[in-house]
Amino acid sequence: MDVPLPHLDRPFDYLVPAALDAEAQPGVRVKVRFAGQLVDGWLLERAESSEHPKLAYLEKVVSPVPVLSPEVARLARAVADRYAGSLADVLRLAVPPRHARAEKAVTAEAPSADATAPTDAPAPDGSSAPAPSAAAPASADADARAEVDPRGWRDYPAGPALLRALTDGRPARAVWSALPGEDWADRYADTVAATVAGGRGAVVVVADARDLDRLDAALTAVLGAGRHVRLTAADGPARRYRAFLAARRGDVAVVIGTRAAMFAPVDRLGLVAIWDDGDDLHAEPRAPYPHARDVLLTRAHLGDAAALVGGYARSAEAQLLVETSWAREVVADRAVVRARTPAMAPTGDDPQLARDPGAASARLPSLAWTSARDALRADLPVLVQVPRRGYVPSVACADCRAPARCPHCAGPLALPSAQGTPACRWCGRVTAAYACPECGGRRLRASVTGARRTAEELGRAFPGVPVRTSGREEVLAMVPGGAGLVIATPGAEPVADGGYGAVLLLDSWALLTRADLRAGEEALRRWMAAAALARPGTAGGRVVVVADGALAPVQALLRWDSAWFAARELAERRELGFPPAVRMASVTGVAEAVADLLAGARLPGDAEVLGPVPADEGRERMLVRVPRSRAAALAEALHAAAGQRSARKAADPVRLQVDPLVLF
DNA sequence: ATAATAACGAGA
DNA sequence: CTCGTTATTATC
Repeated sequence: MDVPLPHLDRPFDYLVPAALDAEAQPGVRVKVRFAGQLVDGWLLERAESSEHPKLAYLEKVVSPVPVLSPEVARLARAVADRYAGSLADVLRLAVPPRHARAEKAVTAEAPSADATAPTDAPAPDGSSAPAPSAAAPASADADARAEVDPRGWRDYPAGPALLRALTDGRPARAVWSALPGEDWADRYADTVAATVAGGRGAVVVVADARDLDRLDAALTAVLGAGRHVRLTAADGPARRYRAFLAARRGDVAVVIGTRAAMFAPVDRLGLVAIWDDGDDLHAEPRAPYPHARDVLLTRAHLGDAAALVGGYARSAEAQLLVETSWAREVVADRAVVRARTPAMAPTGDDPQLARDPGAASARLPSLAWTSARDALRADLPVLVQVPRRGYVPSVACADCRAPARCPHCAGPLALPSAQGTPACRWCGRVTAAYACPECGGRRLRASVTGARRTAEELGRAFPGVPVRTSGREEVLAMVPGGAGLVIATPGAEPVADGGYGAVLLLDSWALLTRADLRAGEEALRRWMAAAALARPGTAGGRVVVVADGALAPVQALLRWDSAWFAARELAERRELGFPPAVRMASVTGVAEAVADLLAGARLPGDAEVLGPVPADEGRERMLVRVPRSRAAALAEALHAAAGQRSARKAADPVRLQVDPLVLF
């Protein structure tokens, strides 16, 4: 039943009228009369009899296409249970909204492949996939399975065995730490090809459109065109539904996409994979807020599929998989790491400005400036990573350094452009004549320098060198190999042809001083993603991080050892009692509602209730912590308590989040 | 939203 | 004790 009320989160029985008997198959969307009105629902199963005394008839079958596969139905129930949510909420995420025209087009196109048959049939759209590689076997016969060339996986001692396991259909589970300079998309394409060679399907989830384009190209090169579909909300409802249907019908065995693809129906699923699982884009912002990594791992667990969790940096969650022996780590030997890593150096934040006039105008530490200059002289591109978007995200009093706040609402002031007047980032009011309330000062200074300002300054410091920026407004995928400056915000760093001669990581304190449990892990993840684009040290590649070399995340970067950092991070979370070492749930709402829900919840005996802490808009937040062994009981108790509240129509809504990304 | 069902209180 | 009215609760 497609109603969001938690106390209605269970199946209901209906009679099937004779006229709908043929169409009323498990997995179709239906309309039923419920509490006097017509509501949407899902046909979960057909049964001979019902406990319920008086049944109503099914009103309508919306479409005969059984869009909800049994595997996804089971998965959705498990995800709802894991996140203290309702099946209906998960199904809204799992099955894209119906698009009637797209459905008509796909259904008319070609007869659907038999769902149980191997899916290595030619592409159904007439594009006659050439499928020239070893990845496309003539048959799925166990003995005839083509071995996939391990290519770059040979750099990792456990790599070739991983591919073999995939081809043999064994449910291998791997946590992969990619080498700097690694073409991760090619490696993922290899694992998909190995899975397909074994006659099974695959689902791969990446964080954003740029990563998806890269993976898409790599897969097309390995599998040929028409063997996979991309599933992402950004492609629009029609294309998305079309891709979904192609997967559901078994026309393709491989689905790649952003988190919208995590529930993609794939027959005989052999592999689930996620790249860069630490990226917060993998967390679904709609209830019940599932994380793509969790959903995929649940899928692997339920469906006996292999799982691959990869990235340049390792998340604490991935580390937990390794430490509990749920997954094996796939890492390169130290000697290989050393050979591939760019020359790395930390440098203090106090620039030796007097020595270098160029460095002074760019406000760069001397080492960063000379590294950039040397790379440009060698006709190599230079990447500069600056942590915040926009111009000058916040400003402070030039005299006493007090943060400049809006006189109307006390929001942070920002400078929209070089000659602009400061404006409030909350209410948008422009403050023409600012006076510091602390000292009366009238001058403002930038407290964090944004990408555009950095670009202007570097352009002046290196006259005649082309400067490109890549950020939110325009993300560059690729830049040419010659001398040039690229200013990018984290996550938007373009790949350089042949690799960067120098990578400068600026304003690191802005990343490290964030009041967030994950600040260190997040900083390392962003640095490694940028540093991975540099040439190896042996080929002149150099990375300069403007940060204290004694800090753990900086150490991990210098040694290219995120496994070490993740282990340390996980140990610390165990000590503090934070996820993923424990299971945490947050309850957010107005104070009375939060108290009401917790009062009615039969929490496990060893549950710890923490808080309240203030949340936005006058609401507050409580945290409930239990050992991981009690995770299911906690979710169940909270879901039941939410059910009680919704059953008695409690007015104020309460938001439940299990393992929320942001804890305070 | 609405129908059933339980709970309650007043008048017989 | 019964009837009519009102809270409560389930909703096939």
